Amino acid sequence: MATPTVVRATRQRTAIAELLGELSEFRSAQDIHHLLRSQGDGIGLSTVYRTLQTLADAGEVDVIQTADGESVYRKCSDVHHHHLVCRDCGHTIEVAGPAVERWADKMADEHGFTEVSHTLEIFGLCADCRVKQ
Amino acid sequence: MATPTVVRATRQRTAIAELLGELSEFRSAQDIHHLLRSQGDGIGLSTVYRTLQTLADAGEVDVIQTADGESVYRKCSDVHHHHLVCRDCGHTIEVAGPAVERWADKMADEHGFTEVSHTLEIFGLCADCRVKQ
DNA sequence: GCCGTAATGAGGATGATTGTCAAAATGAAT
DNA sequence: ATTCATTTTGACAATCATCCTCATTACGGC
Ligand SMILES: [Zn+2]
Ligand SMILES: [Zn+2]
Ligand SMILES: [Zn+2]
Ligand SMILES: [Zn+2]
Repeated sequence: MATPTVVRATRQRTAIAELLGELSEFRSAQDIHHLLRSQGDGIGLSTVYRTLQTLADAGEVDVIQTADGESVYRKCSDVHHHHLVCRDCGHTIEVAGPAVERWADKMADEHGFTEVSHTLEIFGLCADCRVKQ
Repeated sequence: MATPTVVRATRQRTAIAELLGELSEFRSAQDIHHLLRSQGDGIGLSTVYRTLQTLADAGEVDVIQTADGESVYRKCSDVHHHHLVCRDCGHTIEVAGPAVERWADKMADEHGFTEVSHTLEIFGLCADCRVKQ
């Protein structure tokens, strides 16, 4: 269980990375597992969880939690940003606001907090989903 | 299973409400269950979950999710606000920023999103916990 | 006190996530 | 191409928070 000293490329990791590259919505580990299986890629659920976790730890993918506590993953841009997520279809738009970042840091600083991080997501109904009611 | 037409006061609900009134940190349902039991109040876990959920739905308590997806509850002030939470001890400070609210609404509006809500929490290490390392 | 209803709680079910570990795959060196 | 130390996989079991069931108990208006 010692930490591996080298990282290997595997068919499964490649498949997950490629799929994430094509998706624009946040998807759960189980979603990704199903998607890969349905397109013929044999892969185990454990592997999907493990790989997503590793990618998240490395900052390669973003993770947020849905209202019911499920973790969902997405390959995003590298710059710090937040998300505007459709509650219905999951359509996601990256948003950024320097003022918000400064405000969060200021609040933390004013109260003597250090090693600060923050979570900020905006949920709503996208224009398309609104039309479909 | 029909929705009750009246709401009744019970010993259990009172105990939960009182405990929440004394706490300043976010606590999980299980925490609250243990706390009540340890102070002699007999209460079932289901009841704690049910009551917290009801309080949350009614907007009487705030709910946020910890990094590992656990729901934690806190009796907060009535005005819209966010939280500065110590990752270590849970110490929580309410923070508010009109500019942030406006920014979130503007982002949503610009992209045609409606029925918008947002989550925003700041996590860090409070001054006390920093000293204790 | 009586009684229709609401609430409780012990115990079981659910479902996402994680752990286990033998078997398979990788890749660097022969 | 073959070897081989090491990493990775995946079927399956284990965890754990949370929800569900439903017989029993508690409320509160009369
Ligand atoms: Zn949508
Ligand atoms: Zn930010
Ligand atoms: Zn602290
Ligand atoms: Zn807000």
